[in-house]
Amino acid sequence: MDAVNRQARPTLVSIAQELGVSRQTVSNVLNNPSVVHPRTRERVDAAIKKAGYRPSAAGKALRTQRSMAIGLRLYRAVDGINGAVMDRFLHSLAEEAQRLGYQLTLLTADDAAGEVEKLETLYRSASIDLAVLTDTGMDDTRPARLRENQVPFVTFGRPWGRIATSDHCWVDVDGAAGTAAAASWLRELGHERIGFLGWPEGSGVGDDRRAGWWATVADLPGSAGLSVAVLDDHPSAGVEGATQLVARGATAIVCASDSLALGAIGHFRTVGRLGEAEVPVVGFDDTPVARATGLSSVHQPVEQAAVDLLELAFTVLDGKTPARPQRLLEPHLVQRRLQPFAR
Amino acid sequence: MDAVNRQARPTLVSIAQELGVSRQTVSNVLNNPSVVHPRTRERVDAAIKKAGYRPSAAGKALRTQRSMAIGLRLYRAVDGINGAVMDRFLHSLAEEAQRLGYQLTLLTADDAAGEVEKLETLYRSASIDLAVLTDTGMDDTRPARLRENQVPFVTFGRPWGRIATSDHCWVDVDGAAGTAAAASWLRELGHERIGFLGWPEGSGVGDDRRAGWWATVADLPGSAGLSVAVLDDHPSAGVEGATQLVARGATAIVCASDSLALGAIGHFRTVGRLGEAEVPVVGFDDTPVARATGLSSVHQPVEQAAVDLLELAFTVLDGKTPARPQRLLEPHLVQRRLQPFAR
DNA sequence: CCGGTCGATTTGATCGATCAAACTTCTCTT
DNA sequence: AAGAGAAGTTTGATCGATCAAATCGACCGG
Repeated sequence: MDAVNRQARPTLVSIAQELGVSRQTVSNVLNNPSVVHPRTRERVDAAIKKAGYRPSAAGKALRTQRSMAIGLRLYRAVDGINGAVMDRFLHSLAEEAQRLGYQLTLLTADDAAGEVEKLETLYRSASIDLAVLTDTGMDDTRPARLRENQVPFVTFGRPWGRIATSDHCWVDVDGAAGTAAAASWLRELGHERIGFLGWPEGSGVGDDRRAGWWATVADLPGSAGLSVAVLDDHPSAGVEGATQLVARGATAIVCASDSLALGAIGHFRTVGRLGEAEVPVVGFDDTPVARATGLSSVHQPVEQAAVDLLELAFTVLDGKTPARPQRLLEPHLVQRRLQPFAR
Repeated sequence: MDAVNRQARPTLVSIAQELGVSRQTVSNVLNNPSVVHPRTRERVDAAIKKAGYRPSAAGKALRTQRSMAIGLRLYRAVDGINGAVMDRFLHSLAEEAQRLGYQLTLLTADDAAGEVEKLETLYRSASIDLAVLTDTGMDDTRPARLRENQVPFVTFGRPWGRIATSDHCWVDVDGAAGTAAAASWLRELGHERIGFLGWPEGSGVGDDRRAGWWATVADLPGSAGLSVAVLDDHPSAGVEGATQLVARGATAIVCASDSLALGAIGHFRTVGRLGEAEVPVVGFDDTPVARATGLSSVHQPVEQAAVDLLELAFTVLDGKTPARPQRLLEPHLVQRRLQPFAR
């Protein structure tokens, strides 16, 4: 409650005066220590430590024309289950940015247009050096708009659809490889009628995941009929879908998400096959719920994605050309045993 | 991939020269329009718009000694279900900060000490004007440490435990009022043996929620024996707890979280009472899962919390004393009907 | 003994904004 | 017609850092 008495902050000059050296020497101790005489350096270091001095971000930003901040839109939480992956990504990105000396600045927007507009404003006011886009959808116009406005950006997620020729930097997880791994595993377990439970065609991510399944089961007779699409990414939709797949003779199911997979498992519980499900189900995203339930699931390496994304970004910001400006990361399958009853 | 050619950004001076006026006039148009002659103002406004000029955040921050940013620690996502409330709060805070012209800057830390240290560094480097703490635990030392270091802060969550006398600004949700509302509702429905499913004593939030239930059922005979504590905030623990409560004769259950409530519902499903649960269960937090499942739950007004918190914060930063520096917000009970099968 | 090189440090200019005070006009009063 | 006052605009100084160039000594070879 005390009215915050903003005490005089130490500055380069105040530290310098205290020691009888020049401000540039203090600056050099911090940014270019090798040019400073060791004896001087020690004295300065001690004074800096004692005063708890930190260079002013504003002063630095003004001079260097770098804000050392990254802008990212925070999406409204829609679903406690699938928000989990974005949550992990957000955390990883914040962590990695911090490691590199950058700040992560959040923004909110109602739609893509609002997001682009706010990112542009932030960039023009030199509040951020870079934008990170996530949830790249089919025919996403954000990259083109940001490029027009000269806002540097990278995306987590590749461009889907017609404009897929865009050559900006991105990092994505190979969803097809994930579902392929899932389907392969089920084949190894001896299954020959492996179903896929996903969403209608038209979403980049969904189609990708279906493609991985298909590539793995195409040679098994009757596979074509074992793909079911439901509208919602929700357990209740998963129940429906699983019911259909089983009716068509599926003996194992690969799902496009953990939500759907949880519903599918629920289905088998309802029809009386509790515990060891006779129809194995594999989910996608390896959410905490999957972990708790004992659901096998495809795990996305989002930590790595964050690291790669920022590496790419800063290479470009430095004016260099990155070796591989687009990167597909390999997910891995986590094999689990279902818990007798969890959630 | 194009090496970002950072084009010359328009500045106050560049706009001013273009129009043949002084920089201060342009500045006044933005910050103090009333002193500028309407004719001039229009010309300047047009030029600003045409050039897409935005004042440099760094320049402004350097001069005004305000970064217009707020620091907040992003916790590692532990649980897809209960992260939901923090997720909503994060979004609300980002939105409200943005509305007030502030940025939300994220930081990550391994523990409370790391959090305090990073917040202090950010504050000393004038990267943030204010820190927001969440998840205030029992005997939380962060407020004291920040105060020592002169870092202005507010907390979402009241101080629990011995140091509860701290007089910093906080906003919290009255958990006891929530569980009291839940228990009252169950009484109105005619129940006389209402159980409580929560966590062991010692967590501020948990004890608070139990207290609300107790205040409402204390006069009902046998209530004292109808409180069960489980260790994990997880559905599987909820199953166990519900089993015990029912064995002790509970005919309705108030839970400390949606996770536990979901487990409790699962219990009744397992024992054969599908659909309309004969033992009504009320959860806490009104997570997306509760909404989807049809679980009644206590809803926390986190949007309001974010608004109040920032209002308090900026009152203090302006050197004024807020009217009510500590605020308890009232949650409300959302009454729902269970879905036949969801998740 | 002098010019040259290197190491260490200092000085001047600059980034882009705002505050405070000074300066011009113009109007209105007496 | 001179002076006060208000309205509108401009100028100088400043926030705190970094870059680029200048300075200062010490050391060295010729």
